[in-house]
Amino acid sequence: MPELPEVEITRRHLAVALEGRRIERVVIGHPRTSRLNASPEEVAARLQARSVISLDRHGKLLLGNLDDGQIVLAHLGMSGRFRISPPGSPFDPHTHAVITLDDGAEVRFVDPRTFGFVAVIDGDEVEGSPLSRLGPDAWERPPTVADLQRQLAGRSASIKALLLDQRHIAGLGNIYSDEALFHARVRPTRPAGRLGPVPIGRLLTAIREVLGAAIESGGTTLDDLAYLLPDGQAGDNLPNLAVYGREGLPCPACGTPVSRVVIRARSTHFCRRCQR
DNA sequence: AACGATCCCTGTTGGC
DNA sequence: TGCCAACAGGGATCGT
Repeated sequence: MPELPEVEITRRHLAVALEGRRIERVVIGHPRTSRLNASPEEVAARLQARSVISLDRHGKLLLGNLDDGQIVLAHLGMSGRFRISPPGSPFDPHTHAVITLDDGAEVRFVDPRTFGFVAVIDGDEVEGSPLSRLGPDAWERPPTVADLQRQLAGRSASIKALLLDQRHIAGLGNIYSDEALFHARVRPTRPAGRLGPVPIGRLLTAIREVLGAAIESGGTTLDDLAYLLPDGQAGDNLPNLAVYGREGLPCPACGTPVSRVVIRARSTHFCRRCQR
């Protein structure tokens, strides 16, 4: 599942291919791939002949700044990936968008489960867009302990549920939420409002460490779901995972079998001994 | 308002 | 061996 580290790696690769280039042609081949009330044809038309000035990221959203002030929003969903391909090379199955650049390179969007999307907004339309619903970026602008404690005050929902809520911190998904909670030694089921400044501080530190290590190693490629870097390589972060996907396997810290519960319809992995 | 359930989607997996 | 239900999850939406 692409989360902040995978999107950041994707951004770095795509920035090299896209920044300063002119978009010659865009084809979006799946109706679900264009969003925000725009048809595939409308999105394609708005991108045509525009130049990409820079490529940013906020949480799991990729943000392409165009020369006319428009912003391209791209979300990988749970199975989306971008691939930079030479023209004429065979298409991967589930290729739903192709962006042809003025140097001939093709940026292709592959997304079997179609939870991802590509959309365009005007620079002054940020209000009301998915971008406006995101809290501070978990990597670039993490909240302070005081900020986060204020956000969580009085909340009865579990800390895991609120970590997944992009309005508080943007960028964590199921994998890195579980990993951060493990390293912070906080049980994911704990009501968020009952966490004091000390565990919240440990959580913020753990988020930095977990995201940093994942970015450093090129992101997490699970065996089944093929998140791949835009050059087709796999990420190397899987061995760094302590609890995610490891139900019944020994906790790397104490050897206790890793537990699994379901929170907000998401698998949640933790060590019942290390995380109290 | 806060919170949990449900839905979207399809490749993979496990049970019978 | 073959079939099919269950499972995976980011985020929108809906009911309580």
